[in-house]
Amino acid sequence: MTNTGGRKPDEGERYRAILETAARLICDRGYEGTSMQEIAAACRMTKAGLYHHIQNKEQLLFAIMNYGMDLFEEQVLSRVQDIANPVERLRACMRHNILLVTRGWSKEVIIILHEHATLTGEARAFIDARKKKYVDFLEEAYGQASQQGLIRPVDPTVGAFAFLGMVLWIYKWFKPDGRLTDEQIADGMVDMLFPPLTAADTAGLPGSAALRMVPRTAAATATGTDSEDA
Amino acid sequence: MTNTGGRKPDEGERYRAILETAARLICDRGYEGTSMQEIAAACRMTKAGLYHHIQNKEQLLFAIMNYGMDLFEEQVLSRVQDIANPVERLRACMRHNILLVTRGWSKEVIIILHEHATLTGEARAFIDARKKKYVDFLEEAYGQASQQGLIRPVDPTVGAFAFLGMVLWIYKWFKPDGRLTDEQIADGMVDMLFPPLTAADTAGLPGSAALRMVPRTAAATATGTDSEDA
DNA sequence: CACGACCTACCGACCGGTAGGTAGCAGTGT
DNA sequence: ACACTGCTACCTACCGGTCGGTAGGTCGTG
Repeated sequence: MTNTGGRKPDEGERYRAILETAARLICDRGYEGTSMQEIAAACRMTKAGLYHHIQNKEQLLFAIMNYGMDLFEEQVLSRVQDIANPVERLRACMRHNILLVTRGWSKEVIIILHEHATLTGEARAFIDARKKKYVDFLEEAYGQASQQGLIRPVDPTVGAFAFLGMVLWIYKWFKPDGRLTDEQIADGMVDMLFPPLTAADTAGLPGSAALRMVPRTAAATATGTDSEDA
Repeated sequence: MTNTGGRKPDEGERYRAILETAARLICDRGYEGTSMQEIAAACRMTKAGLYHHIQNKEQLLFAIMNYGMDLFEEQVLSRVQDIANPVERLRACMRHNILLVTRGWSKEVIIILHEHATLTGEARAFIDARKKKYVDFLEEAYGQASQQGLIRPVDPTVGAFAFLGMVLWIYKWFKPDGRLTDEQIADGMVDMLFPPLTAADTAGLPGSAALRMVPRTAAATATGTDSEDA
């Protein structure tokens, strides 16, 4: 969406094909473990031919990650950010994000998750800033949900990173031919973090809605953030 | 504990110092991004000197990971596995595991988390089997806790990997000088997944204990596992 | 004939790994 | 007392191969 790869805007399809091919390889073998030779060959080119399209290896990774962030924002964030109810927003967001990870459509997203410390300098800062926007989005939803008594109160930063951990860790263990489908995982995790309100809750029976709102024994005021990454 | 590095058992301290030095570097720069030259230099040796102690680069990584699993089992598993109450077991386990990740004592553990797909063949299978023991441990605790009505019922595999995701993802974002301490994070996450029983619960008031036990709308029977990794 | 797309051929540096030598030390036979 | 042996713990010097990257040429198309 944003086209932050730093290239001429209309070079278009061929360039994106290179990004996707490179992403496939880097996702399999890791960034350092993938040579430009291999990437070029997978693009049916020589190394010099590949370098006609890109500046260097690190900029290639940067472009892949930006492309991945574009895909994420298009397929997750943009589809849920207008949901008014903060808990429904979080539920939908979790579902979309889990499916983005489990279905292998975007190797670029997996690379963002795995190579979280590979980029350096400005490129690293730029990607981290795009990630932080997602963390901020989650923190705000958690803050609203806590405040409105829709979930058991939790520090928004802890909530956001707990959410992210559950969802994003999936890339490390999920196998599409396993016994659990991605929908089952999504259902289960949504239900763990955001259980539906029962009839008792909506009717306001004693000890029901209040149950999930019991203040923590201590440190309920911790609102700091160590965020930077996601 | 297990000494599975494949070396003579009494070589001892020097060898472990090499593992720790190598782990520090690999944790910082990644496995593929760290050269044997650099590792040797950090050990105040030449490369050939280093190769006197190890067989090759991959076996070095394997030994580091086994050492990390030893440390994990010693500092987490062994301290909680005898707790009778499954929820208390999970709570304590989560706390210990979070602190193992946040305090930088064992770079070996971080390497296990990050380089989850670097090893191949038998070495990979061996480490994966050690990880799977932990997943099994968590699944059993989740199964017991669900069955005894101590937590909202959840598929044990989903529960285990949700637990692991929250806990292990921390290595990607936690900074010790951030505004949240590791204890605050541990408290918050334990409270999210395993909220304490209230007085209302123990007294058996209507709509209280039952609240967290509402059966899921569907798919409550999914018990498969895609597990392999942690 | 200008230009983008791609090539061959090459660069210096570095990769993981090894052959073969040496310095120091414990044990031992005389 | 001392030479000799065997061993560990390293070293220097080097291997073939690959790394990221580039200079400069070719060729089809507008």
